[in-house]
Amino acid sequence: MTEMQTTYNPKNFEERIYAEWEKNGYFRAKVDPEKVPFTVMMPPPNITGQLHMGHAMDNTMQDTIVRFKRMQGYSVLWLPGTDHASIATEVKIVEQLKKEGIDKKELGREEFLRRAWAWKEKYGGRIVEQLKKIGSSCDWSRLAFTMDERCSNAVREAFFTLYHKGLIYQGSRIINWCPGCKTALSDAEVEYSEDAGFFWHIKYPVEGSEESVVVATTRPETMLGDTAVAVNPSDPRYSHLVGKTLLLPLTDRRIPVVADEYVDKEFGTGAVKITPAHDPNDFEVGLRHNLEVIRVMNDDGSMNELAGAYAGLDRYEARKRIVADLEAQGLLVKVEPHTHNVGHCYRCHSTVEPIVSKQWFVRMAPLAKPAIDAVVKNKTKFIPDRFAKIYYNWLENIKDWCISRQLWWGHRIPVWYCEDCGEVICAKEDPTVCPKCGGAHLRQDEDVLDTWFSSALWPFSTLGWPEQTEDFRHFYPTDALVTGYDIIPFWVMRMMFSGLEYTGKVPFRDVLIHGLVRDEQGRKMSKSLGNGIDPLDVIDKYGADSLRLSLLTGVAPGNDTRYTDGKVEASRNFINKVWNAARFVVMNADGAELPAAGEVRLQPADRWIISRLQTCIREVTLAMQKYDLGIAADKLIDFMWNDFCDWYIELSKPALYGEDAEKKGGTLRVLLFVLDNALRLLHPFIPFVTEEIYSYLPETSGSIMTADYPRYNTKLSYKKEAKAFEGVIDLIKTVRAMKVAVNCPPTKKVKLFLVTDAKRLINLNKGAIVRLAGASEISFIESGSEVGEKTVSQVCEICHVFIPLGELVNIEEERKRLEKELDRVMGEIARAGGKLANSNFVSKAPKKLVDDERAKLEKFIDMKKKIEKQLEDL
RNA sequence: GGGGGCAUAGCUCAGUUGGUUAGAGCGCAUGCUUCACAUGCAUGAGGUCACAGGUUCGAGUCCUGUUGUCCCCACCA
Repeated sequence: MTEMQTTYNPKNFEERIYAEWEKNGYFRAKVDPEKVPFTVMMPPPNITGQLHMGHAMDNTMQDTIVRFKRMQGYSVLWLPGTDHASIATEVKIVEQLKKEGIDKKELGREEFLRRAWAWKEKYGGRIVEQLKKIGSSCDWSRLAFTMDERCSNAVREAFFTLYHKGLIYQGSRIINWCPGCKTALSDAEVEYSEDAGFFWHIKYPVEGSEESVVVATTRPETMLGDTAVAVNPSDPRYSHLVGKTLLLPLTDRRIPVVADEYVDKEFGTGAVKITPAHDPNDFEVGLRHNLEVIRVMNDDGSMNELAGAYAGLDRYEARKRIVADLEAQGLLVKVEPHTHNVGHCYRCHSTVEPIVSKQWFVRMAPLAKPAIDAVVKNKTKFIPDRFAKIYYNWLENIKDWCISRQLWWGHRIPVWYCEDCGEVICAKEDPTVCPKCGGAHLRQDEDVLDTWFSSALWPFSTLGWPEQTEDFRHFYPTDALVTGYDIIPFWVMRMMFSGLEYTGKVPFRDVLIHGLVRDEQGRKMSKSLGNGIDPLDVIDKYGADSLRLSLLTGVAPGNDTRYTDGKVEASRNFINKVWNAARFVVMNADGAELPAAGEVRLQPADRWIISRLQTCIREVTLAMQKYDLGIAADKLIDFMWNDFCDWYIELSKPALYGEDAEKKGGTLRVLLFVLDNALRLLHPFIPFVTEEIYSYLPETSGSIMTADYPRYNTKLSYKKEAKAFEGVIDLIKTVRAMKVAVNCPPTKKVKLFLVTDAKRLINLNKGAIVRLAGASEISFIESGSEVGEKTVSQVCEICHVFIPLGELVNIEEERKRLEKELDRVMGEIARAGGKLANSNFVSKAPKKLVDDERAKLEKFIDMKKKIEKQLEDL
């Protein structure tokens, strides 16, 4: 076996280890009826891009959970995959084509799709490689893609089912239209931002009168589609005009004045132009008053033939011309600057136009209800649970879901129209003839489905549903979904109602929500800001384990976190510490004779570290079960660094370097035992380095991935002994602090004189005290005066320490130190005394608390006496 | 307009169901090249837990209000 290097260097082993894991099939899930399944579906990254920090965190969390469960003996399935990301990918490919000077339409649907699949091969594959780099232990043999055969079957089945239940319908409604992508968008796909604009006040003359009504609008070009002006029914300014007719400027149309509660008297002029084809509110008003719907815009955002003289102009050019023409005719009353919320496409950022259009919709009300109930009844739990409120908020206010997209890349809508008899056919298998008239002239709907329609089926489509496959029966419903709060409305919610609707079960039991990874200044990482940090660069510099750990420490579920190099460095330093601790143990164990585990006579320090280990196992396991990964990591780091490295390894040195072979063997046995357990506890967080170190340990074989997760063992908790040993640690710390206080170099050995009842405990640990406190000898005395020279002294838990320091003693500094200590102790006495003087505390608080408080008070009173005596002696 | 988050050390953040003297990392100060590790060791300074009330024997933690700040949704044409 090669020797371990002095510093941790992840480049030496991360790649090799991942390949070994994969080769040995450790990631592959097995349907094992003997075992309890634990299933996690990876949120499929879009094939448009590459892994960013958010993916790194999301997948690290999943991997950590999944490795933990695997070691605990569950039959684990972590199923990976990628998303075709209909609109996002199509935008990318159109961009690419544009660079080549090719128009999508000219290329044709078939050739376009060929290119899209090529794109998928290239970028989908790259994402897989990136996921491997961070150590993801997912089952690549079950890798899924939202447009593969499995998922496509599921999409057909789902659409078919909803269609025949009447939950999918086609209708002409106001939808969000993206003139850039030339497709409809769902409400969730529109992002709003405060944009500067203008408020144009326009005069509409009243027919047969000198009077006119002034309306205010932010989008004058839509006036060509106006079919009414609305006023509030209780507005005295306009009541005489209700029912009258207005002459719509720039057109030869006449439109009525209608009264509608929707109009806010206080806002604008109190009169609103109504354009049912281009505004959702106006559409509603139009329905109430039976208004005509006149659409004046084309799909590309230009004006259509109904825009008269403005036909063919782009919407913004038309706006300019219309405003100019109104002004020329004296109909423009005024123009005010006005900032308002404008919707933008979440993919191409074009300004979205509300347009009336014929689209496919999912009726949401009947689906939302069970999805709400399932969370209310705790069948699915959000972690942290405040996200349940956000989920309710969405579902309770949900509108029908527009699922058709005028795109090519995606699941084509499984609906055909018979050109002979007009029949509409929704089928699972592509029909060849019309089932009604037998005609063969069938035309499939041109549109594809919203990309989230297939994502919504992810937890079961990937397992083969609607087939009752072995995987589906064993692994569904899944156990945990790990994802960011930003996609609750897009995805989590839709998986919930889909799972309930199609499988009758919630798709997952727990939803672990995490926040965003932000940059050092707390800003969102984004392409436009150029502040994104590539996880692969970080891995290259520090290793995957360091990145993983840095993304999980100090993070609470659901909270955003900032990425800083400092955090990664801190993690790297910790891992280096683990590396060197292991190196120390391995070097000492090399060639040494180890006693059988049962034959070791444990020393007090051994019992202490084993006890600490048990506490650590218990706390870490509990935290892991609650998905408190940050807490689990903190506890592990604390145990490993402070308890194991700083204390136990130092405590072990007298035995290791001493003459007593039995003690030495026993100590080595304990070192190995604790290290082995610690590595297994750490493995889910830092899988590579723990695997590498594991291979150096004597007596281990195979992969740490297949080792058991440590279990808390009451028999090894040694509570009493551990507590007693804490007294020894306290003594060592006290001596160190005393030396520092009087400027005595830590390397200078001092004589210790102790007044104590714990002689046995101290004698048992003499070697450790001598070494760690820097003592030359230890003597027991009955009182400080026995030392016979000037001393500094200090009371600690198990004794009263006197150190003769001769010339080194600075009386003034020592007095200051003692006075400060006295202050502190007096404060404690006041606090504890006050508490105990409160009869309510004594009678109502738990007895143990009261007893503890009494004991403390006594201890502090004793300390106070001793300090006062010392001050006198000075 | 509706909903939610956050406010704790100089900075970034933890703080489980209310219960010792409120923690960590980084930074800072002082001292250490002791044979695992300077990516280290030891010791230390640094906090009216935003503010005001309330519940409780006891509040960083629960309740109400205030201020500041961030996010999501809706949206006045």
